[in-house]
Amino acid sequence: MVFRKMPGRGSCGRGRGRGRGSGQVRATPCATTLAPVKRSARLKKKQMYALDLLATVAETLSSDQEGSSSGTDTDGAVASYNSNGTSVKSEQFDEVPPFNSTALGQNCCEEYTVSCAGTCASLRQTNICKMESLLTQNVADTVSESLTEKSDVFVKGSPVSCTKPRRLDCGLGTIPEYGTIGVCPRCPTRSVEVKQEDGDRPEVIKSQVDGSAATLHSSVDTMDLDIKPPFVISSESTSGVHLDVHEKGHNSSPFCFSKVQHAAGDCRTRRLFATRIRKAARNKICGKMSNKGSKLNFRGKKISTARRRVQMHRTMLKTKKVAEFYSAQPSDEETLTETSGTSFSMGGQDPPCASEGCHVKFVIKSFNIPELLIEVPENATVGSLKRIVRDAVTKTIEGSLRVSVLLQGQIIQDDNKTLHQAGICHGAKLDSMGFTLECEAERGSHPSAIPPEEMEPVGVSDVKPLSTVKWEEPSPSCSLSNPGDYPFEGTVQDTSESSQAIGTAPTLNVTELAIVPFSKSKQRDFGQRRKRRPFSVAEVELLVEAVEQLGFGRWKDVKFHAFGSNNERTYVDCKDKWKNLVHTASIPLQLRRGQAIPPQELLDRVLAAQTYWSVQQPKPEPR
DNA sequence: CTTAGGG
DNA sequence: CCCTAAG
Repeated sequence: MVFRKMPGRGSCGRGRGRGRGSGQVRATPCATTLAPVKRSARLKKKQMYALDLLATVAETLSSDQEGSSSGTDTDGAVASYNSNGTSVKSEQFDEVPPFNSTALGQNCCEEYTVSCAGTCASLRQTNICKMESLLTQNVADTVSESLTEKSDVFVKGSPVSCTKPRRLDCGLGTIPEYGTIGVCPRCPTRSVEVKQEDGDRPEVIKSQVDGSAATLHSSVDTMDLDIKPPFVISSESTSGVHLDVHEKGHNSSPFCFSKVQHAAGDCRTRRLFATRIRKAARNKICGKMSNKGSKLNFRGKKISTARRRVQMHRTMLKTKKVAEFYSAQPSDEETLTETSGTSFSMGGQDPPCASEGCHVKFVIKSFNIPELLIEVPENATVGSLKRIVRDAVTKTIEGSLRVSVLLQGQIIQDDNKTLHQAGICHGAKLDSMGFTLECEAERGSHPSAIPPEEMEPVGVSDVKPLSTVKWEEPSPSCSLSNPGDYPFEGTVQDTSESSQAIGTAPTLNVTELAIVPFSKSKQRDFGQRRKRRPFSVAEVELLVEAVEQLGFGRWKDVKFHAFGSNNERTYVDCKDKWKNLVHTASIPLQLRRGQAIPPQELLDRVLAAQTYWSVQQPKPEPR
């Protein structure tokens, strides 16, 4: 699967996060990437759910179609377009590039695969190949080179123009590589964008041409949220860089996104390395970027307001935030200056308009969707997969999307207020403004949805809700009779209607989205916090017993002794629990909050064991 | 694998 | 209790 980055929005893959570089805000989106705020990797991962999952689907599906361009589907849902504007097959972005992978870095609108390396949700491989480190290194290098090359473009000359008049094949022919933003002209995708335009009807929501594609891209954007400046580019460039996607119709990237070519590698290998590659690449990029005087040659600039606001919003909206917006300059003609990249004050220009005549323009900067589980038979076409994904995403979004408007950290509750009354008006400082889009239908959209905690069969742990989309095969020739052929073997529950519909629906269809827990703890890979499951008294007892026998310190053994290997308790859990038990036991009864879940007798044993093993060999050798 | 420490 | 960095 390919995610053409939205270069105009400064996507830089995963090269963000811990970087130190302070970005040039204007028109150097990638260069801006790194702000000095440390972010939780967890958060990052969360933002990639949709992306990863979709990638996984594509990867699974196309694993045996690799190397062949489908060339048939141009609906653009997940389609990518090569430099000639022709449709190419979806590529999984957890592709492992070959060892001799080359960062082309020359072609606009090319796939940017490596940094999007996704973890296969059905990762089956557990053995580690020796090549891994080499490969990882290679990939990381490649990504870095790509970025470096890009940086070569945008650090030269003006922020927009490139001193190297390279030409880019961008769909509708060659275009000077500078002065363009956004998507490939041929690509029927747009970023999710909501704006109010001057002169237009207010609240005209211009949705993307292709919902899912937009979502995908937006997901990508989300990943890069922090590293990007607002989508504001100086229009000094004669090339007519313009903020407004819709006005221009076509936008292409001011930057050249590199494609890391991949050989028809072993799918298993890809899956195997996906996670590590991604991680390594990210780390490597971050590392490189974060250094002073890095290759990317960042120009020092303070963290943008956009980023600060984003951070604030992240803090405010820890969960379920699926979209962020930012406000943009209201005037279309207005040259977006550098300061406009750092300030989001609305309508800074003159006539302080009356509330009636003024419009405020908003642009969704990023968008994320809940994770989707999609089942598609292997003999489905890539095109149909794209449609499935598109429909699923669209449906998910359409399902029940709750939009909240935030201003200075407060959700504006009163829907009847005018924007002006709410303080959102032309000329107002809207730095602290934000939006959230939440999918309300994550649960309960399907009556038969089973909460994960309620379906925890033996051996299945860490289930999590997922929206599930299942393929409905138009022709009976499909091997649907063999569930094992499904790419997602982790699905533990079929939605009944999905199953029944198989083979009966004459057309490709997306079944009702269902919430289906994912089995196997490995499925919880993408940063989803595992469900809190307090230790029961019985478990505490087991733990105490184990520690009494083994002592503390050998938590792996303790864990195994107490809970066996098939329990979701980890030795870290045990360690933590023990720590807490000791602490609990050591404080006076009066200070213990609530009822001491572990009875005092147990706590006494805890203390006894603690003291015993403290005196004893702190960490006794295993026999 | 283990620990420490933040969330 | 969860998660992750660090050793």
